[in-house]
Amino acid sequence: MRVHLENIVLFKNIDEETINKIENFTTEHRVSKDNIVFYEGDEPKYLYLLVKGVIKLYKTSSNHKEVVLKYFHDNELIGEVANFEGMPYPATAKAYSDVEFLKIDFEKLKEVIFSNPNMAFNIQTSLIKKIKNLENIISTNLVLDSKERVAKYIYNHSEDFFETKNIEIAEVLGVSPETLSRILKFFKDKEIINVKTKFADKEALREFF
Amino acid sequence: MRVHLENIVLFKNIDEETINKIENFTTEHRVSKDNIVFYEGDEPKYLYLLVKGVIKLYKTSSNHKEVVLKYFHDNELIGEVANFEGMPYPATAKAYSDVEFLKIDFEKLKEVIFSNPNMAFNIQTSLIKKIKNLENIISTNLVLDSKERVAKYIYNHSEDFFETKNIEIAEVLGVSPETLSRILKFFKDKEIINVKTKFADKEALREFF
DNA sequence: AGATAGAACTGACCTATATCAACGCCAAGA
DNA sequence: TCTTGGCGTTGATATAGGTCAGTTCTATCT
Repeated sequence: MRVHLENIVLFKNIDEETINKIENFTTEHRVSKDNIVFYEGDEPKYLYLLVKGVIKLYKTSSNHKEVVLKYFHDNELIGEVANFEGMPYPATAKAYSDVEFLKIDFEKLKEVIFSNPNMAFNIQTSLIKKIKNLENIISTNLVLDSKERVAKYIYNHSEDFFETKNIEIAEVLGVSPETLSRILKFFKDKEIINVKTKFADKEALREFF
Repeated sequence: MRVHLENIVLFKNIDEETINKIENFTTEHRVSKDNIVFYEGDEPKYLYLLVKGVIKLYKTSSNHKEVVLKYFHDNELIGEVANFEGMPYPATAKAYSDVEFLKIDFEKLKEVIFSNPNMAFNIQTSLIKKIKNLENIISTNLVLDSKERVAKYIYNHSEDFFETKNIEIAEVLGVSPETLSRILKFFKDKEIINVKTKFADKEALREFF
């Protein structure tokens, strides 16, 4: 195994013996962009730990519209609810970039969690992080309108905003590319952002959300 | 203390000694409808455990519109993220009915969690439940439109649906009372529900979401 | 340089839902 | 019995954002 568990946040402060044990039922996978990691409805058996890349979790609604629930990034745990609850995965996971992840046999991991307080603590931390994340998604999506969401996005991603394609940003924000284009025009007109000089007036943006 | 911790899900399978210890830094509270439990921005010190009633968690957005993030029910934990992360509460909690809850000194509870695997497990279960809940909110709100949400609501609340005031249902669902009224009319016209006979055709409702 | 394709932009239109306003219904109190 | 206030209903209107279609821009390939 090339990925070393001890470098992963979830396994911080875990003794070597336990790590070795976990390695025995953990497998490493690489999947390239746009391939499916698991489907909605699949029976869970493994806990997924995203090591590198981005995984998109989405549902296909009745009218065949794809609704993105969440993008996962490094060190995030995927599928813990389905595993803990023994219910099928409620959504489909797809590689949004080339990704590297671990599949951990859940039943076996559970035993380790029970017998190792540090491991239990790490799982807890990871769950809390996830809750925070979900709460953030909810408040962003329910409280803010499109313009506010765009302002928040630029504010939080001022580093890479100008290097990211608008259609991708639109997808992440859950707005149509046309709407995003119009909103960006608004900010350009107000000289809050400038695409040529790659300037973003963070103070001014902050006012919007 | 009249509420006995051993009857509460969070303390299931916890030995008496530990429970007694926890009781030492737990206080019981009763708050009547419409009073505030804590405010957005407050520094967290206690973990709240709702014993009875409903607590509404909401944010007040920039344009003074109140956005409900979540309703808490029996046995739910409130504020664990703020406590674990040491950040101020991100939203305001208000009693939506007369409520009974416990305030548990978080720093002290943390020690107990560390030293007691069963307690760690129970916290974990509670966190998982919460994640499931949040994911459900997200998929309901992002994936379903109003009519679908109403259908789902009636389906899941067929017991008390006819006893609940429409304005309350509208608030829970995050739609205006007018919209709810029109949607209900639609279901009445299709004879999927009947307010007189308190009949709801669950099969038919299921088709809508 | 010209060709091509994907991205961005723009205007016209559509749709879901909110908002506003008016009205009727019904239960509780006078 | 009359009054009152909250709730539900209904129609008219407003609005945010999506969809569609056409155009322009830009970067890459030949």
